[in-house]
Amino acid sequence: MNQPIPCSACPLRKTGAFSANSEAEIEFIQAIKQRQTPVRAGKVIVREGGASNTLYTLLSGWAFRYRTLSDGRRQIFNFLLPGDFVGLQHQLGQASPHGVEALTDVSLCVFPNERLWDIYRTHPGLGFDITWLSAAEELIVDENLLSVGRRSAAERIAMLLIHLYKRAEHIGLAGPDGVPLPLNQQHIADALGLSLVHTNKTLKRLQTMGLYTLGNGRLRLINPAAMARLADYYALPLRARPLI
Amino acid sequence: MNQPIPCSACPLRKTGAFSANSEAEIEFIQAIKQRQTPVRAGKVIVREGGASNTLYTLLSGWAFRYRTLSDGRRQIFNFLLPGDFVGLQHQLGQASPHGVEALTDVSLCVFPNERLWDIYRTHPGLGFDITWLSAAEELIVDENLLSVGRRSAAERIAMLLIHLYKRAEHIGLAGPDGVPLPLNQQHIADALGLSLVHTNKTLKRLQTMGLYTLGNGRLRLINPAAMARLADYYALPLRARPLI
DNA sequence: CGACTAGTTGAGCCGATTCAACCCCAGTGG
DNA sequence: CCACTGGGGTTGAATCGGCTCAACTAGTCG
Repeated sequence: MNQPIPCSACPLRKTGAFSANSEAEIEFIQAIKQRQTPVRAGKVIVREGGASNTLYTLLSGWAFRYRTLSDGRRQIFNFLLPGDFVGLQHQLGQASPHGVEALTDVSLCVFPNERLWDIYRTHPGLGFDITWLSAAEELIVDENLLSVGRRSAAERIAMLLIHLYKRAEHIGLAGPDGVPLPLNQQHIADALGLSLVHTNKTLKRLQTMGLYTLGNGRLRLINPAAMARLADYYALPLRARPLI
Repeated sequence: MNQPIPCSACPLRKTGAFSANSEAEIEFIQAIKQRQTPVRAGKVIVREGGASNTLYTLLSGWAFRYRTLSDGRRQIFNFLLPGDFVGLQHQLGQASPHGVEALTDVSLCVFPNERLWDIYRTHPGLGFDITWLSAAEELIVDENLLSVGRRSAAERIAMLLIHLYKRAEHIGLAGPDGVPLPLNQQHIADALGLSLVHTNKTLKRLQTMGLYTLGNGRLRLINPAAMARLADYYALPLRARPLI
């Protein structure tokens, strides 16, 4: 996925998970797309507190957004899957308020932020789409905040796994043996506000209860109904989302 | 604040906290403003899970966004101050994923959501502003998630109080005896993912340590430097924000 | 004057944390 | 070819921050 892909042939659009755009819009996206960059798993995409003058769409792979306190405690805000858009927050100040790191090898479409305004001016429909994406991402963060603030460790884990499963499934990543899940236990702990040890024990316990299997980077839900009950999960219908 | 106020004479614009708009833009906002509604303290503005086909700008007063689990546990996502814009998430589905409740008596500017698209189409600058507001709100939620996930009770409280102080101050609410703070301890507990009892004890402890005073609905920071150190607070520069 | 809301305080408990080992396995380099 | 290393995962023990339960006070409203 390192060869530049023309937007008109974007593999994401073929999944059916994304809403259609006019040819003119796709051409315009192509025109402002500065380049396409690969990033290795584990590498930083946006440095926490650093200057960033670019917007990204995740073309392939997984990443996450996070912030660390000065003594090293880290909180992961959300995980980014193909089609997700990053970088709006960088516009609000000179320094990026969070870091972004690649979870797997990743490929990014890069847009210079000077063009952001052009998008609104010349293609208001795309501007509308960007707002939509921003609101959708906030919804995910809200959901995480609810988990971390009010759910028990077991409930949080059930919630996170269901949620990531649904998202991965939506963009066509589900196979007969579940979906890929490139997180290690430290990532899960940092996303859920738990310690590594407790995450491990809870993860294990739920697994032996027969709720899911998790291994070799794959997640498979064995008893999704029980998980949903545990997490008090109520599905937001996943509609076709915009893609920039 | 119950008499309809023309947007051109909006009292918020006079505070200097908001970025300027062209006359045409303000006229347009006026044109799509359906009405202005007062809501009493404690009343629900948007019902959790209910249908909502309106967008709001908070003209005066305080409110908060929240969600409750089916057994009653509640998480407050963030607090809304004058100038804040609510309702984008309602656009993503038929049901509102969160509730909004008035903390004080409140006055709201109401915009029908069918007009949202018109904003982008006819005034891309305003569309851009809405995205800005959405991104700014997500930043606040991120910050709360960091607190709830990784800060201790005392650190969370310090963080919340500094943050609300700054926001209130920015829109001109600060007086010689601090800023108004219309939250009770239950609100603070629900925003921080703590129990009421523990919130009370921690709040008390920090107060006797001389960090702040909190009473009669007013917050005054006595030792902001110590609070900032405790919370590992790093100020996002508050720039002029858009106002719809 | 009761009834209700908001805040306060103590006691005991429990979920989650910290500390500390230990295992497994994939590199990697001598 | 094997010893060494380091990342991820697993497990037990002890501790503690925050929770629940419960009672009590101070105001406020009808």
